[in-house]
Amino acid sequence: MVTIKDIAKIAGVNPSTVSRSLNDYPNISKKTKEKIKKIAEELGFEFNEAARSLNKKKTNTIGVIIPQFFDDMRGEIFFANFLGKLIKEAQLRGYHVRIEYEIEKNYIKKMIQSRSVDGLLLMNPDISKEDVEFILEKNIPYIFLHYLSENYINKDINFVRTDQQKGGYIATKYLIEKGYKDILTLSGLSINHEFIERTNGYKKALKDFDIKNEYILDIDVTFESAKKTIKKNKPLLKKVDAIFAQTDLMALGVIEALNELHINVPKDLAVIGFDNIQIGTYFKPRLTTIEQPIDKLAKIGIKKLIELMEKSFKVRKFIEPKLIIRQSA
Amino acid sequence: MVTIKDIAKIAGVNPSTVSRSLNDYPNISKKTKEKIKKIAEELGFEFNEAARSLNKKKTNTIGVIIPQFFDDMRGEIFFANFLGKLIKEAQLRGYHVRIEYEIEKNYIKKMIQSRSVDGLLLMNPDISKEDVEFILEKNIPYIFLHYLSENYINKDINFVRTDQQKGGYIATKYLIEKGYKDILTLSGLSINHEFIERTNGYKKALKDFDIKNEYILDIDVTFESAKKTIKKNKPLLKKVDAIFAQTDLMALGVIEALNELHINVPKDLAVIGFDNIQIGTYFKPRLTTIEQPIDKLAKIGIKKLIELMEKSFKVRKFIEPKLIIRQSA
DNA sequence: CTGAAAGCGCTTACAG
DNA sequence: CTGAAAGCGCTTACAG
Repeated sequence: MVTIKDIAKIAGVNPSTVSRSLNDYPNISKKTKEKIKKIAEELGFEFNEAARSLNKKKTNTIGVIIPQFFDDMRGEIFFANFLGKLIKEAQLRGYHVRIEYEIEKNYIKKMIQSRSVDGLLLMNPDISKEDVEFILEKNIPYIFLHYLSENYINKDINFVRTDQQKGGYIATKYLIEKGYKDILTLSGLSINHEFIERTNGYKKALKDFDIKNEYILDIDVTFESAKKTIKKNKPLLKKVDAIFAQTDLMALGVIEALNELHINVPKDLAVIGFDNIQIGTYFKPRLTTIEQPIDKLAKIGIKKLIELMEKSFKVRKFIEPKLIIRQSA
Repeated sequence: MVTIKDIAKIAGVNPSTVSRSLNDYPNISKKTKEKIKKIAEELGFEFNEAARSLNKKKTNTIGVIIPQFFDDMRGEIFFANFLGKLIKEAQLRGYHVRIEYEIEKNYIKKMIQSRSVDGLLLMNPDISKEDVEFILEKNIPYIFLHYLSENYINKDINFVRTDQQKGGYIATKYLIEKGYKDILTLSGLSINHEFIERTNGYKKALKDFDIKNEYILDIDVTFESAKKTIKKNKPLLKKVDAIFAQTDLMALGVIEALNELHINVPKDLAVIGFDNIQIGTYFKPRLTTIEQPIDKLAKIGIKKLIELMEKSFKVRKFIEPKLIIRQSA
């Protein structure tokens, strides 16, 4: 592989001059600069990244910690696009992205100690307290992206995430304004803090519109669980005129159950989901839902982290979810 | 950050001894080795990756080139899981994965010249000829994973991919053995070579079972396009008793069209897809389909590449697709 | 504007 | 079994 030294030899200058030329330092004569650039071009020279990192103590790499479940069905749909956007956004800004699971204890610590990343995007709700403390102590630039462990909700922690409460609010408000008065919400309160927030949004909307009847079911946030719940609760269905399922997959389960019970959506019962996953586009009736703005999350996450790496400050940023109206409600 | 030198000072030995101890070289006394390891442990020492890479000319990083369209809807579903598996598999083997788009011309060349990866997993069908030649010339370990550009189908090129023809064969054979005789296949012959292969499998099955009637439609491989095609071709539907849609998304489009035409699946017309995407699990009727064994592709892709990086040889590996029987056929 | 030297944090051939 | 030295390929403070 060609090095700076090779170029220096050919150009008859010192390696430091080559370095300065190729890095566009100001006080190098135009002539030598051009000569050197031309030689570099011809030889297909690229800086050796390891050498640069070692010297500059900067890797131009962002570590992204993803949750274990990305591997199996649960997270798949939502994450796919997300990672794609992260990678592209980082690349456009001249950074690489190192996506990894925390496969063993202290993995994050090791990433930091081995200087393999300049900053961290934490996309796992289950980062250990120890790891977080280590990150803070070592003053490593980091952002909790999309997820934020419950333990840190009210702490002084950097994050970029969807305003879940707002999402719950928007969904519920939309139903109320369409005239629905008895709205059941299917949540997963015990699973993750974001469901508590969505439910808070639901409650707030009811309150703002002076609706007293609250129907909250705390279940597993899966297609099957939602389907089963609906099929088992026929009496409840009589009282209710709309359902806010707090994930799209649950909404699809609800719709399938209602179909099987010959309850028409949206005529007899409206259904709204949350996430705007692609499936919702193909399922009939097309799913009305709340979109988590993956695009913005990725873009702002990367942008803020890079800013943090350049100069440090706090970042506490909520991204607004968006209502997508289709057929189901 | 703590370095080998720090440890050496504390232990009262030469840095080279520290290096050898921590790397478990054989001829170091047990006593010093243990002493040094203990100090390293206490200080939370990790090797500086850049320094190691520079010295060893090895980054422990696998470059993964993904297609542009991963960013938008098309590839999303299939790829999600795939990347997750790749990352995990690589990590388990002590490698990192650098996932990148080829955002500019010569990007792959640059990755190579800057020594940022030890090997390449090419998951983009559109890698330029120039890039491929460069990879071959520089003797960089590489594998075409999942995709293989048409230009290289019969060339001496490393790949790990699904046996698409076999997939087409299995799907068609399944239908034939269930008693269907007039099988329409929806393909995308002009889009990608894999559709030609699937169609070849279809033809081969027909031939093996002595069926003369071939129905092949070459369309866009999307939900909408498949749906439209079915709705427009009512006469054809009269002649046909089963449909082999060469992607699941197309199969779902077909089913929706048939529903709207009040044609029951599978009673009036059987439908089989290809890919085994998650949606098929939720759509009614649950989709019978051919699975692309993502798991195996990822596992074998990583494994073979690592082997290639250690000692070079050829890899030409087909992975067998798998029939998933559900309700639609 | 350019050169010579030291250094980033490791590894390893050589010597003892 | 261990040390001293050179080197991986860059960058940059210092000097002129």
